[in-house]
This record gives sequence, C-alpha cells and structure tokens, in this order.
Amino acid sequence: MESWHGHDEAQVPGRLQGLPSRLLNLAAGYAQRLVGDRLATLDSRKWHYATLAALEEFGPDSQSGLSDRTGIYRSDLVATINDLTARGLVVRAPDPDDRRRNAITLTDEGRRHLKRLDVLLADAEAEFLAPLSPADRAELTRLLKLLVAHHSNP
Amino acid sequence: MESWHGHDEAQVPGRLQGLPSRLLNLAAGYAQRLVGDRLATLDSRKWHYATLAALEEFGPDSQSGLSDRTGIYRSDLVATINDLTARGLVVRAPDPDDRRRNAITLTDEGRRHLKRLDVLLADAEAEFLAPLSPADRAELTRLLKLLVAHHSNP
DNA sequence: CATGAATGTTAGTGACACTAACGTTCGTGG
DNA sequence: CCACGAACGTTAGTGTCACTAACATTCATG
Repeated sequence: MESWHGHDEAQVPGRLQGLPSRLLNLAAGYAQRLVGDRLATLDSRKWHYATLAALEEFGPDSQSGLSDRTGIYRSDLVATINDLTARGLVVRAPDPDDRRRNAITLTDEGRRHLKRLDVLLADAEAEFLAPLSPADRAELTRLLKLLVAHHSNP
Repeated sequence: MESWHGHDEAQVPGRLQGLPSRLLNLAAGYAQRLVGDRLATLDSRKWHYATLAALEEFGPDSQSGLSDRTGIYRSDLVATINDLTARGLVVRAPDPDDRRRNAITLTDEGRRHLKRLDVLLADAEAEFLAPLSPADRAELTRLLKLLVAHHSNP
C-alpha cells in the first residue's frame, strides 16, 4: 500500500463527476486506505481489529458468533483466527458445551494490541475528517446512517 | 453478485458502530452493489461504463489517456478494451501519428450501449438515494466533495 | 544518434466479498 | 431412541478491484 490513483485527478467524465455514488466510492477509498495503512504499521488489518473489538466487547465467542458480529464470512474468519492465535492475541479452544464450536478468547496481549490499534484508528479517523467541521461531521454521520439503515434491512 | 453480508446486521461492536469511516464503507458497499448489479444486467461493469463515458465526452483517445481520465490502471485497461472491442462497442487501431499508441474510438453501437447503461445508472442512483431528501442529497454531495478534494491533492 | 521516456502488454500480488462442499456434532420429531 | 436436518468449522475456489514489476516498441531530446 503506497500510492494510489487519486492524486492527479485528471479530467474526468462529467457525468461521473458529481455522482454521489462515485464520490462515495472515492471517499470510502481514501478512508479505507488511511485506515488500512495505519493498521498495517502494526501488521494488522480490518479483520483483525474487528475481531478483537468484538471479543473485548462481547466476551469469548464462537467463530460463527464472531462472523455475525463482524460481518466477516465464517470461511474468512478461519484465517483471521489462525493469524490471531499465531500471534498470541487470541486463544482457540474447543467449546466443551458444544463440541462443534470453538471458543475464541481474547488474551491479555490481545487486549493490549487492541488498545494500540484503537489509537491508530482514532488517528486515521481524525485525519480523514480533517476538512470537516464538527457540525459537518455530525451531518455526514446522520446522512450515512440514513443510507445504511435504509439499505441494510430490506 | 446476489446476497450480501449487510441484511441481518447483528450486534456490532460499539466502537465501530458510529465510526464515519465504517459507515462510509458500508454505504459505499451498498452503492457499489446496486450499481454493479444494474450494470451486470447488461453484462457490463464499472470499467466498461467509465471507459465508454470518457470516450463519448472527450472523443477518441489513447489507452494511457483513458487511464488518466477513468482512473483505471493502464494494465487493467488492456482487458477492458479487449472486452469492449470483442463486443463491437469500441475500435482499437494503431495511431498513425504515434505508433506507440492505440487510438480507441467509440462505435455507434458503443454509443447506444452507453445510453442504455446511463439509464441503469440513473436508476441505481435514485434507488440508493431514496431515503434522502433533495436537501440531504445536496448536503451529502457537498460533504463528500470536501473530503475527496482534501484527500485527492495532498 | 544515443539515451531516456512514454506506451501497451503480460504476469502476478494482495485485500476483500462471496459460494460450494464436506465431515463432525447437535437437537429434535417421529 | 434414533434418524435426519441443521449448525459449525474448514478447505478450496471465484470474481472484482487496486496496484506493481518487467519488457519491447516507438518516440523525443540533447
């Protein structure tokens, strides 16, 4: 993750120019890049963060529970948990109450790592929102919530 | 492109819940899906549309010119132009003035196809923005433009 | 006219969203 | 009580998109 396509911004087709869906994609791209780059400084990604955050907030959970909470597909969660266990941030143990399940538990080191990621994310968020006033940020959040709410439950 | 992860929206970690960058990614995801699905009904994708639109607006162009205008990498543009020529929407011919270049030209059929895609896109855009009032849409566009402008030229 | 830059091309990487299929384990209805 | 279907974890694979590296051809400039 180094450069990107958005720096020079040559003459762009006019019909695309002001399209909210295009602007949204552009903006989301910048946000994603900022966040991704920050997390990468600690060899982490969105998935790692989301998983650790869910574990801290809701306590130990099965993989399918984590999949629900994070939106990560259970198939992709396998590799994520592999990573996190390999780094000692999480423990995967068979659930004695339901032997189909794995109980995923946050370790102390995992909790510490999550705290470090939190700092990074707050930083990225601040940098991303820099051009907006507090009122603008609230407004943006409101509008995005409307859109997300409308399209998330059909 | 059929289902997606956003329908049930289970209990999500609170620290992620209201984060503009997360909301932005979610919203962009919905928009992308809407647009992508619409375009897919005519076996097209974002790249095809962007290329055709750029050609109509700026006239025949080289591939690297198109790359600049659309933001598509020249390496990816090769396949895009391959597709479009295979479908007769575009003609690729060596540029006599500069034999390194290919001159890409929109065909009549390409123009017709673009018109069809335009309808689809307008439709997707309308559906995406359905929950917002005209004032809200203007506001969203304004905020997104601020963000994009700030992050596109460092 | 030699050197370096631009152009198109091929190949490949990596993140992410998503599907299909399979074995194991559990819960339930008959 | 047990057969059957559902849930769980896992493996493998697909498709889109952004992006890099390397190469041959052609052009432009010094």
